[in-house]
Amino acid sequence: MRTTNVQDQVLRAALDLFSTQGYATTSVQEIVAAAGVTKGAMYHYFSSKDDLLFAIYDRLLSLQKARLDEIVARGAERGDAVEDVLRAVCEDVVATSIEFMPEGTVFTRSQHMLMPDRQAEVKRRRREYHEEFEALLRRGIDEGVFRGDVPTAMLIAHFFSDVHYLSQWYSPDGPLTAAQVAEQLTELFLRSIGRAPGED
Amino acid sequence: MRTTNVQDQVLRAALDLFSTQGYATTSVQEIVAAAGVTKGAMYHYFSSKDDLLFAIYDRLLSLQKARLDEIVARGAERGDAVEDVLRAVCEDVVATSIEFMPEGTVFTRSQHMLMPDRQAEVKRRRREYHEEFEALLRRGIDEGVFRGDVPTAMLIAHFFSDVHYLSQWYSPDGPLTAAQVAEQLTELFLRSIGRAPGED
Amino acid sequence: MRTTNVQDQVLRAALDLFSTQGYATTSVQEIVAAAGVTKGAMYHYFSSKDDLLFAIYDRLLSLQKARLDEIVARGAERGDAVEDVLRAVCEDVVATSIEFMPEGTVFTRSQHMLMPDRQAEVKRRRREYHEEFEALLRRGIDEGVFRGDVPTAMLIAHFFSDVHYLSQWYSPDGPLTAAQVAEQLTELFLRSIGRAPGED
Amino acid sequence: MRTTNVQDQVLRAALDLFSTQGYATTSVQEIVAAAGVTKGAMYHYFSSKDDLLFAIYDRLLSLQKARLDEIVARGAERGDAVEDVLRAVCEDVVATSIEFMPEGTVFTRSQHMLMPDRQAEVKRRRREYHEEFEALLRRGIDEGVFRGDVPTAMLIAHFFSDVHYLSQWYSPDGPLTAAQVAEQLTELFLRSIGRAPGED
DNA sequence: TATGAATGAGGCTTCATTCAT
DNA sequence: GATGAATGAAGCCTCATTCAT
Repeated sequence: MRTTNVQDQVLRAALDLFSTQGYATTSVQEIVAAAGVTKGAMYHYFSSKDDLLFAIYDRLLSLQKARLDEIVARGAERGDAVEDVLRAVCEDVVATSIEFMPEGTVFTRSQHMLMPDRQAEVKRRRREYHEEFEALLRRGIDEGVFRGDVPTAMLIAHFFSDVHYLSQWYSPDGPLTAAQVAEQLTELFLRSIGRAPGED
Repeated sequence: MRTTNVQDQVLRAALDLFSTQGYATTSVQEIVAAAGVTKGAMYHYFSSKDDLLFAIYDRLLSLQKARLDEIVARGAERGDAVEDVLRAVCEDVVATSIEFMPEGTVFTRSQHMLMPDRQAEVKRRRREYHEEFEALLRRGIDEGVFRGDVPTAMLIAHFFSDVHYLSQWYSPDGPLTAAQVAEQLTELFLRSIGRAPGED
Repeated sequence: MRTTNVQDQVLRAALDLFSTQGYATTSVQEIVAAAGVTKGAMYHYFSSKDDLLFAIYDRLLSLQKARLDEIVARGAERGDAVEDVLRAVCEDVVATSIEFMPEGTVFTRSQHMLMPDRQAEVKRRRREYHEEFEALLRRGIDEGVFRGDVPTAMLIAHFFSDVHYLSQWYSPDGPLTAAQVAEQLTELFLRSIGRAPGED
Repeated sequence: MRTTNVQDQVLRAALDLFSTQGYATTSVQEIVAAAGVTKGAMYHYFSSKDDLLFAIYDRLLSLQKARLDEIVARGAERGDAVEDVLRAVCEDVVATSIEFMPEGTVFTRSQHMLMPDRQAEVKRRRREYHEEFEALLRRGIDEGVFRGDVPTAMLIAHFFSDVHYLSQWYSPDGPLTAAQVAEQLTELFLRSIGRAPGED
């Protein structure tokens, strides 16, 4: 393993507290107390509170990018229909977002508290991610299986809004499993972007 | 007039700063400076910084509730089809949310920073709002025009996610007008919840 | 009076502690404790610890410039010989520097701890001061009463080195009065820059 | 060799940083980074940050003392006139101080940051040095070649002020060589302390 | 000899709020 | 109604030094 115990404990505590109380409302003191380490030890590994926040973003962005890349690559390898690839992508994003809901909560709420340069990096990586997603949409549109009368930017927003909104309503203790939510949200999305029967 | 100049100036400044920099990052000093009033004057009208935040929520929630009530009432009065009423509601919510985007930004980002009791009130009023929206959905399902195979909670989330996500991507300087976005997002939503051709 | 009690007390305490222990070694806590005010009150009037340091510099620089201006102006008014004007200037600088020795100590030791822009301002104002002093030297050289074989920059340094060095050796409790020191150091300086008997 | 590489590197880095940024503003971390060694290694050779500062003083004091002793001894050996010996001493001090300007800068600025006992030692060695210098002055006064109407303490201060002030104005990139400065400052000093024509 | 993670005390600053006027 | 000086608690971060390896 590459990360020491201190790093792990601190990140775990930070994630927990940030997602629960918010970034601004959580003090470094609380974090180190929850992690069971001293402030000095924490600052040995992280150069600022902002660093902790970014580390959380970084992990989430990396993870999602890797999964997207992998699913797209696998689909290409197998020659899957674009609709099937997109469905796999969407279901995976939703399921992963549920699995990493605390990260997602922090992501949505606290992006504006990152240092400007880091905020820019997050935006850049998010844009890259969206572009890969858009490529699938565009291919579907070209192939005539997705509707072409709505800007792709809006279609992208339409899907990712669901992903970001999960933490506002979904609870793992509720009646729906993550898989069900993933399947149903994906189905709603796909139905809304499908070529309508009479469409040209 | 009901509100004095001080109240207006302060709320305007607070909204501007909270939506731009975030609630936690904005000091009371900055707000009063931007509003051109003194701290004492501000504290004469608002009992705390939290009060300012809540006032912003209050206005937005009242506004949206009033508009929803009005549209539903008008639809009932005219005996409009439920699909038409829902369309009107959705388009209005989107358009209004664009018009009040700063409020929406604050709403999404800073809800967790409100005092607990106020947070509870916001949740309650939001729930009431959603219940009125759900009534429309349920009526449509009962009438057989909307699909019944997806929980209404998910359909609600599916729509309001778009509304909350607007500030993440929409810019009034872009190619799309607010009306176009309202119409297109509504259309995407309605298509996804409509009874499918072969559905029972 | 323009300054409140808090400002006065704080500056007095800061001057005392900075000159005694050094700027870096003195904590804001110590200053406010010595001044008998709270930290918050201090930060109401001074925006940083650096501000305190600069305030000390500012007062000293303003004072010295004002005195120099006045003496030069008076000399011009009365048509005094340049040597007499220079003597008056030098004696005054030395005497004033003894009177404000704590300020001078801080000045010498802690200039490099000022924020860069303030350091630049101090340098600028010091240069202006030196230029006015240099004008006297130059006039004396032109009139043939001061030697012309040594760069004025060195003559300036030769005199002000004595001024800065006072705090290293002079004590008001010693055998020499401030006036005596002023007169003797001035005499040493004037003798060293006078035209030598056989000089051309 | 007596000093290991680590010691040399660390002292070199410390001198550079202390003279540039000041002692208090320089962290041990910066020093070891600049020296290319680790903290542990540094603390193996130096017991504290204060130790580094003192080592710089120690070297400078030893050097200057050695040179003074040597020049005085040589003068005695050759039976040189006191004025010639003093001239040699002064020119050497100035030239050496220019050569070791960083050390001098640190010396002037940071003496008050040494631990009390070390500060006392520095003062003691400085005093010894001055006493040897004073002996020359006194001899000259007794021989009637230097003026006797000014306390020797002031004459000493008058000379060493120039030495300490060098770093405030002299730059090796300027028009004057170190030798020229040494000669001219010495000449100014000697002229000011010489017996005046009409003096008794 | 040397490493570098960890300590723990202390530093500077911010800020929502109060209160005498 | 309105002022703005003052409070006091808390916040983030730095750093010289130690110590197990």
